[in-house]
Amino acid sequence: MASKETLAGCPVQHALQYIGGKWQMGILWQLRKGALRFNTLKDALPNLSEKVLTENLKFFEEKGIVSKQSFLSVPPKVEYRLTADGQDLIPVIEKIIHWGYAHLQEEKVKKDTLFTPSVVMNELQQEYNTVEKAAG
Amino acid sequence: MASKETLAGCPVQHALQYIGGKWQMGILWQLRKGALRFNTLKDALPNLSEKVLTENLKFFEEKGIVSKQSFLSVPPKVEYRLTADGQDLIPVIEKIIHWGYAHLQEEKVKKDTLFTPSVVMNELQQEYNTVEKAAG
DNA sequence: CCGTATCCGAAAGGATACTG
DNA sequence: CAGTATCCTTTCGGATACGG
Repeated sequence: MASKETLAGCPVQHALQYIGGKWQMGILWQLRKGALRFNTLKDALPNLSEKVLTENLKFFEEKGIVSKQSFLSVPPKVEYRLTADGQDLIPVIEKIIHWGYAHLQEEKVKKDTLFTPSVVMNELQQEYNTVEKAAG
Repeated sequence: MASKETLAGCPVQHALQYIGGKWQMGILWQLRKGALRFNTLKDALPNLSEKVLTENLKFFEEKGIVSKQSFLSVPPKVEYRLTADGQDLIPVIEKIIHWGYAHLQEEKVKKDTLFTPSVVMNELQQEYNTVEKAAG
């Protein structure tokens, strides 16, 4: 998550900073409904290491996509939520999910292979079904 | 462009294969209006090396996103065009460009820095203006 | 509970030279 | 013109251990 700052004048490169990473859309998608704690987020995205999650959250926070609220209690409690800018990304992600899902099914048919959804981001996929129904 | 095959069951990861790369959206965007030759594509995307362009085109071709037509002439001529599946990606890319552009301008205002659009993918940005007008 | 610090391997992307 | 082949650098993401 170091230098995604290149080619700053291009809207595509700019957007890729936020959605191009392996876990970025997954994280944002989890946060779409409201605040989540660090470990909740971690548990929702299996295979995602703490380090990478921290890096991503820090990056999002610096960029104003996500805001962080710390409760100085014992045990500590930290909540992350989307900012308004972050919320704007959700419809974009929905579009991407929509395409990805449609062409996933296509490949399934084309190659006649078994459809074995990865456990990872499985919830994302389930949530997508809702989106699809809503969109018609 | 080697192993983008992981997490095959997730629609997001699936879509990222095609739009997550540094130049992928740029290439697809260039092809949105019709067939282009290898060098035309190359010239349209400065800073993109031949190797990377070749890799991307080969990947897209294998995945059925782009089709390739070779004219056995001297000098050689090869044309690349989007397949129907590839065309489906254009609206998705438009959404992404739209978000990227909006938040690029936002940052510009927030940070009060000079807006110096990168030459890279400059045309993409210009074309975006058309898209924006059309979309309202 | 919520991270940080350190180290590591894989892989994406780039530079350059060469070929049918 | 349209690529290949080779080498090299960067950086992304993962494992593990430790700290406030």
